[in-house]
Amino acid sequence: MPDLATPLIAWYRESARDLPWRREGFGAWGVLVSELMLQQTPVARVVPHLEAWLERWPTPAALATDAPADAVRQWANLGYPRRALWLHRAAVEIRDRHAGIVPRDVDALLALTGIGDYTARAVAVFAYGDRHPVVDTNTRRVLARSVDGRSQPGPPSKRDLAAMEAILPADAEAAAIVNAAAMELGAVVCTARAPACDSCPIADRCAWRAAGYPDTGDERRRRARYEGSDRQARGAVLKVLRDAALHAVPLDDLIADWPDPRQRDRAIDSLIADGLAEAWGGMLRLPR
DNA sequence: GAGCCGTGGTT
DNA sequence: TAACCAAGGCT
Repeated sequence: MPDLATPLIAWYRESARDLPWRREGFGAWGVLVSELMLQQTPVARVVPHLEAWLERWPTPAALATDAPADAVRQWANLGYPRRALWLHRAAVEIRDRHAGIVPRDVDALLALTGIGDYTARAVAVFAYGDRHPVVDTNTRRVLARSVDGRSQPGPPSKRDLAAMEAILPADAEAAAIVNAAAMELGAVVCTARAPACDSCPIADRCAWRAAGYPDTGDERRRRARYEGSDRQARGAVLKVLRDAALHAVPLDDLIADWPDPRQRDRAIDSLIADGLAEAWGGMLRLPR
């Protein structure tokens, strides 16, 4: 297999974006918060929210002291509000089980709420400098193209970690850069739709390019439309709860004009089931 | 493993 | 405009 690490490292040093969590000494808590926010939310929307979050809660213990409701409110419109809940739970777990220090061990990280294969290794590598493969959706696309000669990666699997491991240098610091560089390349050059192969540092050794850019994309399942969905109803309810000045809203007033009353009730029930809301004397509020 | 879970920008 | 997409994780 051609050497991908060397050109990736050189390219990353030259042209990586200057992002907050890449600053020297950003800290493991900052990295952890950033990674949670970046789960399915674009970088540009995360940056301002991240800075506000860390200003309010500079440590896991600080967040753990406040109520989940505060986390959900601060999360604002970042999307997937359960991540705010997960982050709060993780903060409590870090305070109670790790003396307030974000763990370094991958298995300990994996045991935290909301932290999976990607985020655990991202923290261990980018915050602590340990040597692990870090694989996100960008990396999977870069590897699918440059190594496998395919236009799109297959479904995520445990094999992804081995595929990334195969291109990592032995040195931990260099390996961390290659991990970051693969993600960065997928984010800004080797993009899903219109890859900028002309400015790609590994174009000369890319299997997909060598094969003539075959379209190997398997038909993906189309996602249900958002308009009129349960998700939209949940989002509307939660927005009302976040914005409520008195932090509780009479159930009867809650998106009372929603077109589908049964969907409205379903949204409220599911939010309660998820721990994102709680009934309180005929009212609904964020979790205390 | 498929389905589910928000939000807003881009094409 | 409707569809697609963006540093995943959980059930």
